Amino acid sequence: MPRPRVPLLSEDRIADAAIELIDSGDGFGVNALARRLGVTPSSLYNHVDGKDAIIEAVRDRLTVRYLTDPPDGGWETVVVDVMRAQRRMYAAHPLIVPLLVGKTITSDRVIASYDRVATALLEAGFPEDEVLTIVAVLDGFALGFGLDLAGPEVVWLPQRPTRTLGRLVETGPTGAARSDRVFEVGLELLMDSLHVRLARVAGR
Amino acid sequence: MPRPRVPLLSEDRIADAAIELIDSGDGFGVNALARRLGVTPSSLYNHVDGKDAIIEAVRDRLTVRYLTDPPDGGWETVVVDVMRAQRRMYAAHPLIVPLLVGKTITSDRVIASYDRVATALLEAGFPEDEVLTIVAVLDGFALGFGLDLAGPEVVWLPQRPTRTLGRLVETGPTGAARSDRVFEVGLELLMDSLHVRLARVAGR
DNA sequence: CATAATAAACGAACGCCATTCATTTATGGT
DNA sequence: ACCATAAATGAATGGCGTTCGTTTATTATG
Repeated sequence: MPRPRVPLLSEDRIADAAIELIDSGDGFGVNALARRLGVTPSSLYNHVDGKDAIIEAVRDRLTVRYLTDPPDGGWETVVVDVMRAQRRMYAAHPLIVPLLVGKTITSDRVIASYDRVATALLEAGFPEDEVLTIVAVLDGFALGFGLDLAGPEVVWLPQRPTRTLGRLVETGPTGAARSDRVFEVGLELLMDSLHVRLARVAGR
Repeated sequence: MPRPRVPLLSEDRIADAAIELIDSGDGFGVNALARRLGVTPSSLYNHVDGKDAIIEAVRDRLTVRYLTDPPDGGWETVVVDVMRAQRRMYAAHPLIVPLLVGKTITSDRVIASYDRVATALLEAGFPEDEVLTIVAVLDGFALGFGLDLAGPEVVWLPQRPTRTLGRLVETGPTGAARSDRVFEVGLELLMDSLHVRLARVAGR
């Protein structure tokens, strides 16, 4: 096929198709993505830098989709707002989470959302050399609980009888709603501890 | 090479070499592992079921190495003990963490350690249909913060100027000690919330 | 309007990966 | 002495992400 009159591909179209492919549960791959777009794999490289760049584009696209406008209010509002947005995103597209693990974040708009949090924390009075750590912790928290949503159907597969776990695994549901509730609890706890930490620092 | 007088391989030897390979930072793969063992890749399949099984063997080996004997004391001691053991393991072998993400746990001894926690929670009075969720949350917490240790050198790579984040990334250290401290804080918070939750359930 | 430059598709090929299978050979048991 | 088995090998497979040269339509330039 020669160059088409109107381009078949664009970075956005690729990212959107990638999100669909990931959500479909058939596994993410460049070749499968190209097939889904009705195009050969090599064509993608005219628009995008490779697999990792596609994943980063997906991160960007989804972040924009789920991130709300900067809210009024104190640093707590900012932090909680970003955390909830991230949570909603992970909950709606759980299979994306494992793909994001360990990948450097470069997307400007995603960076901006972290920057928003970092700035809020800094202006709130958290010490300069602690802010980044706190941001990392918040991120680790979100990612860890996001992975809980993305986990395999069977997380524990006992080969021998157990005292408790085996029975619970068989009977227990894996409802996302329950997971959400505990996320909220965890977030509340984290925020409480940050308050304490800030009071201690600001107090001296 | 024919069958050797004394076997070159065994599941344990493979797992140990895998740990070395992972820790080396050169990336984990079956071929590289075989090379390190002075053997062809196909030879491994006489002892082990494949890549995932090797990772599971690594998980087993490391868990045994870092898990302490069941401590005396209440459920808090049990939970904290297992969490700290896991943390020590992840801290000593950070590059293993991404490999464990999303993989079903089958190793008996690893299952047993989760079973220990589940049983302790159940006997403490947590409702039957909540225990598994709590275990999952604890696991997610450990994994999320473990990934923090394994993350790339550069987590955030701003392409354009930022208000705060860029400067912090450039100046801030990524010390593991700091990460450990925050892990302890997070763990404490989690335990506190579990106390509250238990009191609420037991109270009515 | 002709021509040059660019953009966007393709197909072929590469190197790497995990895995399978038939084959060879040494070992241990009867 | 024989035979099933264990444990290595080498060759082959299919999938992966990626690169490169080629083709052709579109767009910009003189």
